[in-house]
Amino acid sequence: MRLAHITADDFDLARTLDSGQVFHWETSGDGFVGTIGAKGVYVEQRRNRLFFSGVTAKMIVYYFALDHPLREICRSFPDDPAMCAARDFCAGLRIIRQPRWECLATFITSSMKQVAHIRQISRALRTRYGRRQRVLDSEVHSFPTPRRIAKLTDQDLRACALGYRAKTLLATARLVTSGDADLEQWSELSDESLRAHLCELPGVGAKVASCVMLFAYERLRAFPIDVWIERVLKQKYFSRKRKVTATQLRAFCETYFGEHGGYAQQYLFHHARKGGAVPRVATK
DNA sequence: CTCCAGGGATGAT
DNA sequence: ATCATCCATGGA
Repeated sequence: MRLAHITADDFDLARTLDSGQVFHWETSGDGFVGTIGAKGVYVEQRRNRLFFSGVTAKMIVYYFALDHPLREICRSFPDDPAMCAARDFCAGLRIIRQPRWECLATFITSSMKQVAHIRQISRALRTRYGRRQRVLDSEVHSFPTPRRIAKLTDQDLRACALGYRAKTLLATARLVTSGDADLEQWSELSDESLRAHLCELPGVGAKVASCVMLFAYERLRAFPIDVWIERVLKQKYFSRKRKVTATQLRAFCETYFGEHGGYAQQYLFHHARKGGAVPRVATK
């Protein structure tokens, strides 16, 4: 099998796919299989080259955000010990451009779940209700459309291990299908307005809205605050304070990390989860 | 403001 | 083999 290839500098495919921003790629041979939108894709990294099948080079560059000026982005981070350690640990990690609905739906299912669960839910939804695609000698499934999800029942979704999230995903799928929530049109909105619209959707609060803004709308300032990031922030930036409120944390993150705060967040998050930079249990 | 549902993988004992 | 822990949203 002959694969197309492109040059990809400052990029680490495995690290990017394992950083908690996307949940459906699976290892296959020396690479990964998954979908980019409706297409089944195989992609494999050898040094600074990406070998791929299933989509055009242009789509690979766009999806993996190979055009993001990663060196400049990293230079824009604040110069403090925690940030520098995270930056060194996360070389080549990029914030990718995910399809809007797929990202929104996946993060609605992610609430109160750990990465392993989110992957299971994604797989269940895809294999049951997505479109089957062949790529090389693998089979993959695209993420089901909002229209497809909207026709399901609460029980159908619960059977995919969504638990109480079934209700909110179903309600949001129906809003998107009816056109009351126009995810594509929302790309024109300001950050503030986009956040407000997202938070109106069932199952979307501050954290999920930030993830969707960052991973599907390329709002690179968006700074999702989950328990991991909260631990990092409290330990590394507020260690002298005994009590830190959510409002204080939010205000700090919006200004301190700068115009690429979302990248900074992703790096701190990945370093904390994979690098053991913070203890699992919060220090009181 | 506080409290808590609900569930399956993962880590600890 | 049991037991505790992880987790965000929304409603009481």
